[in-house]
Amino acid sequence: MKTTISNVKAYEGKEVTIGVWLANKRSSGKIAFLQLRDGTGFMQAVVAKNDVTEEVFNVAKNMTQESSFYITGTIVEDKRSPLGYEMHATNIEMIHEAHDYPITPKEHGTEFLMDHRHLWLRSKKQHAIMKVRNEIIRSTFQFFNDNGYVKIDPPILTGSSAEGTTELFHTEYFGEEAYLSQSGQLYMEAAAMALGKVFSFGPTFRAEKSKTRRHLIEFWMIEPEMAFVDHDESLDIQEAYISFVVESVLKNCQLELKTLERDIEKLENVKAPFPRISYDDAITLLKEKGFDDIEWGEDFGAPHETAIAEEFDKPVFIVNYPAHIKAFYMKPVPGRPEVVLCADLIAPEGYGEIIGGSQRIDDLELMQQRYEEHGLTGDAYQWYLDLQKYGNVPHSGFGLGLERTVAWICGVEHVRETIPFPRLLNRLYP
RNA sequence: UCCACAGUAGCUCAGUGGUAGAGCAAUCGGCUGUUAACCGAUCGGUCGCAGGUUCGAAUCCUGCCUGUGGAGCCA
Repeated sequence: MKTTISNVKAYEGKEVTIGVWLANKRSSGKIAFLQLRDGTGFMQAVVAKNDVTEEVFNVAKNMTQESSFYITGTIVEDKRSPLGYEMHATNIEMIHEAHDYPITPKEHGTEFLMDHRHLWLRSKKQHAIMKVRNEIIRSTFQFFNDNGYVKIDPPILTGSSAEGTTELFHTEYFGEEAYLSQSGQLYMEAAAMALGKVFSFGPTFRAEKSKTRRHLIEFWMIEPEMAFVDHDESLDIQEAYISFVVESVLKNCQLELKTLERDIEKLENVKAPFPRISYDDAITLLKEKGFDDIEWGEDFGAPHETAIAEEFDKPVFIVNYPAHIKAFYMKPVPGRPEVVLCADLIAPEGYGEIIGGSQRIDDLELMQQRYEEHGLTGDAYQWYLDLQKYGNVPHSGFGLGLERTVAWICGVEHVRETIPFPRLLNRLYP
């Protein structure tokens, strides 16, 4: 009976065959322990000299790392195994013998591992991170579908940018200048006016020379946009969404979180509602904590965000930033035009901003004024003004950075480990 | 772009002016419960590149390249 490591529980006491790779091996004269992986999980097989032919035992004893083979044996429960089960092997059928696999079971440096990212993905920790990433994506689709959202795919090739300040990747579009999308935002607003509640999931490109553990050149964003939803209602949706994702990972990725040695208690605490602090109060708080390098009107740096997040044991919303440090499409706070109806969600434990969201402008005159202030004169932006002309309504939306969220939930230091093939400054390969 | 640190065996590192080292990997041998297994042996080098100082440079100086951590910018 052919099966996978993920399903061995169902075969306790029975003989099965699994297609596997050799992750690692320990052997002595009459017994060999093969650490197997098959993509679905990791498991140990015990090959005892007395249980197999001499030929099979020699194959097991001399097996090289990452060689592939079919292994047949009986599944037995064993408390020493992280999985709870291991295999007592009876036969091995070689598929391919690997030689000189570069990633040995000892420690390696970042550069070496990044150069071998295509192989590094096979290791236990990277496998666990990819499984958690998948669960975050899966539960995201579930959350929005269950709540009446329609998945909408904004274009990746665009002729306009959502935020003029950010550097864009330039490309050529049959003789016309084009850019790789840095946000689907404006398109999602158009889609929300057509379908009510929408969300996107796709890649985003930023040609910024950022070199920190929180930045990638190419990353994935989830961007929901909701018609007839104001800023406060949007915050309720955001915290419900994050809570649901964390709950899903806790429920469905127990083994992976254990592999990652994640402190589960910190995640179990992530339940709505989340604390909310105004930008004004955040500035006051920072001053009280001894920061003298920030004044009202300036944007927070990473140390500021971390200091604010430290005050809370859950993700925290910082609301109502000064208008001039935020995007042109954000709606001013009524009676206080110097600040806007927006919020950044800061993850705990120093992982920084994972969501940026706002209520959007729903006033043609104000939007035209913003266009003038930001010099958005080209034809590329004219279609967006139509949204103001034809039945505009209060609407809000937000963008979640997938890799930062994966890094936070997994407890890994750097976002480069949270995407299969990271694009970084000076790294386009593999 | 700026600041700091690093580059020596396939990998991780030690060596701070006088013959190039260790552990792991690989190869061979030993061991029936190993968890980065362990024990013995063998193999393994353009000391990032270029120039300079010196009787002598992995080591000191200059320039360059590459990488890492951080800043700014942002999710």
